[in-house]
Amino acid sequence: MNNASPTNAQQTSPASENNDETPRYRYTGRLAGEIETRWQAYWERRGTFNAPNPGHAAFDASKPKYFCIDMFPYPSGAGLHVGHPEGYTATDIVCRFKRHKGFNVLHPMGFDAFGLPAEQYAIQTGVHPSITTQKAMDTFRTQLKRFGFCYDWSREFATIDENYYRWTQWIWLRAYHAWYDPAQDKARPIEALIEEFASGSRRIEPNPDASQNAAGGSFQEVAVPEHGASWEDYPVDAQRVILDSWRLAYLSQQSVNWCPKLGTVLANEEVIDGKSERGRHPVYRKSLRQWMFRITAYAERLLSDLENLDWPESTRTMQQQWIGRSEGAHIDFPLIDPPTEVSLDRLRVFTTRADTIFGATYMVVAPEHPLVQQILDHPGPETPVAALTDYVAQALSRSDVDRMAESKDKTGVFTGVYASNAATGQRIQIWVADYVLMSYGTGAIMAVPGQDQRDWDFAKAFELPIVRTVKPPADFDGEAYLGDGPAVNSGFLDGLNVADAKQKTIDWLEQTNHGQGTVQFRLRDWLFSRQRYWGEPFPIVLDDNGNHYPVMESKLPVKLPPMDDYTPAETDEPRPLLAKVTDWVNTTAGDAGVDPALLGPDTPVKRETNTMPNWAGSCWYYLRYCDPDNDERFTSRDCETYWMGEAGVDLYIGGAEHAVLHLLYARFWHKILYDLGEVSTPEPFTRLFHQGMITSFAYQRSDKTLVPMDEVRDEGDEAIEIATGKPVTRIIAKMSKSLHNVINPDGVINDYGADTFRLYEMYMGPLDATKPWNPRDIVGVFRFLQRVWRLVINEDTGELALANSANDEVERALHGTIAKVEKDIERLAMNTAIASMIELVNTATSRGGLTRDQLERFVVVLSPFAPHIAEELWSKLGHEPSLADAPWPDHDESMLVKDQIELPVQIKGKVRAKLMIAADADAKLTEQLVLADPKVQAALGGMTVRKVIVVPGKIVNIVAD
RNA sequence: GGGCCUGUGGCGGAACUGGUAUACGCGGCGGACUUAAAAUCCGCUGCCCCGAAGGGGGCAUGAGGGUUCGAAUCCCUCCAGGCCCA
Repeated sequence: MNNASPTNAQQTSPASENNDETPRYRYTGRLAGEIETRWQAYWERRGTFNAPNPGHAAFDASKPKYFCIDMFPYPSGAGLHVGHPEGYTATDIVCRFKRHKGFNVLHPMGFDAFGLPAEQYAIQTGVHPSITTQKAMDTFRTQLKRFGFCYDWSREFATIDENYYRWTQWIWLRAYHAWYDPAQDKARPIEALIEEFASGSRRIEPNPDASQNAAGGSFQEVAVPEHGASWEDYPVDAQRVILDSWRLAYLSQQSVNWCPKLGTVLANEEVIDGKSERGRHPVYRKSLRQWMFRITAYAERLLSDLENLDWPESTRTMQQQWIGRSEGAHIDFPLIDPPTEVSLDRLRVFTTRADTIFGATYMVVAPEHPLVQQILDHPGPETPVAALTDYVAQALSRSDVDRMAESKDKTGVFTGVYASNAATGQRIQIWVADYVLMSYGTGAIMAVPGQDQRDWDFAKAFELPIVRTVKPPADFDGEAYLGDGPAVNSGFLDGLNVADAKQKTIDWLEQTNHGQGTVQFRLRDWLFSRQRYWGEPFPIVLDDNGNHYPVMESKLPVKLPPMDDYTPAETDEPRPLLAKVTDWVNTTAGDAGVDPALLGPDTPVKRETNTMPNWAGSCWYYLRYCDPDNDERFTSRDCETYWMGEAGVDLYIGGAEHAVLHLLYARFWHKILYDLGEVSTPEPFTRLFHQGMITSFAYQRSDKTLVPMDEVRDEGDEAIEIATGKPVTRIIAKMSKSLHNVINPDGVINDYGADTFRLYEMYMGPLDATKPWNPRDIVGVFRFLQRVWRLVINEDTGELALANSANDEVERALHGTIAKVEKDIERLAMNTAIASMIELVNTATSRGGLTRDQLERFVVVLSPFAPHIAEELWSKLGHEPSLADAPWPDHDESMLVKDQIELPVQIKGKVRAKLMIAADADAKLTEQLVLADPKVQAALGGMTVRKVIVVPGKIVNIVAD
């Protein structure tokens, strides 16, 4: 199955044993396998790659540190495919190189093992996720070890380990016990907030940002004492509600993304085009009480700190756009004759175009907006109650896909309520329409059809008035005009350009108390609870009134209880799976580990039955690597300070699919820990790199439908679909189960060895590019390793066969290769580094080989890429300790400079002659020599030389006519 | 619809900061070795044209334009593919 590749490893492959004539010590796939397993066992036995921590006897404090990780894998039952080792090989090369360069290298590996796929797989097979996950991890580990990666396996852990998720829960509690202080612009312990309330230095009030950033969430209303009352005067319940509104981890009634098929709610980031990111199931809006993370408090810092990171530009842009900072204004529009008992007397909107306020001819609220329900409860005389009820119900029940699919045809219903335009005082209608989203801004807009195309379409559809407030250019023939221009029909703004008009409007809003300038983020607070089984439980219990109490840190972990039946009921009413484990759920405060000072030990409580999303474990695993066995702390301060150092993780390689989700969440957790003094750097990952996708061949019928790979016969020139006998076209496609074109690395390793596999993946092209897996090309790098071997080993005896004296050309080439490989590894250009080594070996092969001294240097240069063959040659040279600790060879810059160079001479931009010239000839001398050259003279013919451009050492261009 | 990225031989790709386009590998062709094949080693291999040959000329980095002594590289327009956001 793994050899689904068409031309892979047929009997005639150079890697296979041939016949009796094959020299005994030829570098074949079998010999490679023998060498590789032997050295892998050696490294493991010696603990060669185990990094001692500060304080350990073997720790060498004089060396600089290098902390480099891969995005740890989610262990699926299918095992590794060839995409996994691509990034892993790259980090392995960098880490081995850094060891040669004298760094203490921390390069660990682990598993991200909680989450939906494991649970779904378990449901299918009926086997408990802990068993299937454990098995998948064993498969992964075995496969990974076969590549010879220099991981410190002693540090391995999985996010499902109890003494790992204990600390995941601990970090969550730290956030629960913290609030964001806007004055200090950092998170602080909740005790500090209580102190400020108690001392009177902070006005006692719920967090004003709370409901706004929680995507329409709301907090329980409580009766609070008159202003001026002291904190102690507040009833405990009121204190609780106020404090809860400030917590970084908080419980809130939310309009959430509910996915019945998956049986859980999802974060905004996990919903794409109204469907679940995993499985592409429909997602609906639903109001639920859920645990949230106040990531919005960090929006500004998450945005501005991106600037200093050595990250791919595309990823930084994506995070910027996801955070979505926009400057604008909040404007309050007073309601006219609001329906009785409507508690709102004004409607707040957010706009980035405050300057267009004079053109706001109607307003629109989202179907989920609280005003809508209030109007339905207390309709006005003009309210079309039935139509409005229907419209809202329809909008709410439809998934976002449907709502978006119809976005061209605007729908909406008039609420029967009017507002007064804050600037003109005109009476304008308030409509409900689903093109306004509750999750952005305030869930309400002032509609300015003159300057917004969606508003224009809506106004046309429902015959609402249109007023232009920016004068379009004379030749403008569009509808809404979005460009710049002088304000018109805008009272005191007339004549101003857009930017000035915005500022003046905001000044006016603030002076007249109609609103204020504000910064709005697209980022919403992070929905952090799931209704599934296979995740970290929350260290929280609830009393009969629904009040929550934390489990004490000393009582962690709150263990995930065993369960027999974890199949979700596919219902409209979300119910966490853990609710079924009643004897676990129902407990007492004392047994659950709640601080007796908060709640009497005998008080009956229910455990929180939601679990954390699978992003939780990956938010901080890099920190645990620093000190994975610590029982006292999530990681010791000494280890954290040393390994994270100034720059955090020095190199982090993983897929671009995590550009927003994982990488944003991890930065957020890291910043909380940083604010609370638990870690020493403001950012976790200094340098980030995304390896490209490895695609695979697939076959396409003439009607563009795809044919699974194993239903096709490849006949070299053309491919035939076996079932029909018709020719199909070979195309490049993503590897997928349905196309049967997923390549498993085991086949290649069996045929050629791991060193060849590593070289092939690195030689395919630039690390960040999408590249097709082409089995035909593998033999190229295999032959390279064979040539290396043959260059220095007698294939009949297995003995070293080295040159006695150094060839000068080979020596120079070696210096060049050392310099090139070093530079290329730093910039992760493994493909050109390998090309350079190939050139060296080709040169050496045709120039009498390498001397012992040359081989000793070359083998170190080769070792990051092909560590097994390099170790084998190193030991054949008689060296005892592992090559992994050998120093990187120096190169002499003067050896790279040539005395004579071939200088191209262009005449009118075309190369007409080349002449050998001293490399250090200056411009004047070069010009003389060039013009005197007979070939140049001949090429010039009778032309007059107008100008000679000399770039010394590079090129000469003669302008003549 | 908006934003970002990519486009180089038959294929994967190389090219520093604007300075000999096509390194290196695959594939192909030819030769040596061999009874023969495989393997190995050596040579050739962007396309077109002229020449018996040595050699010479023209055209090529998705298409078209521009800047420059000189453009794969910088600028503009367009086409195709990919990713992100709507």
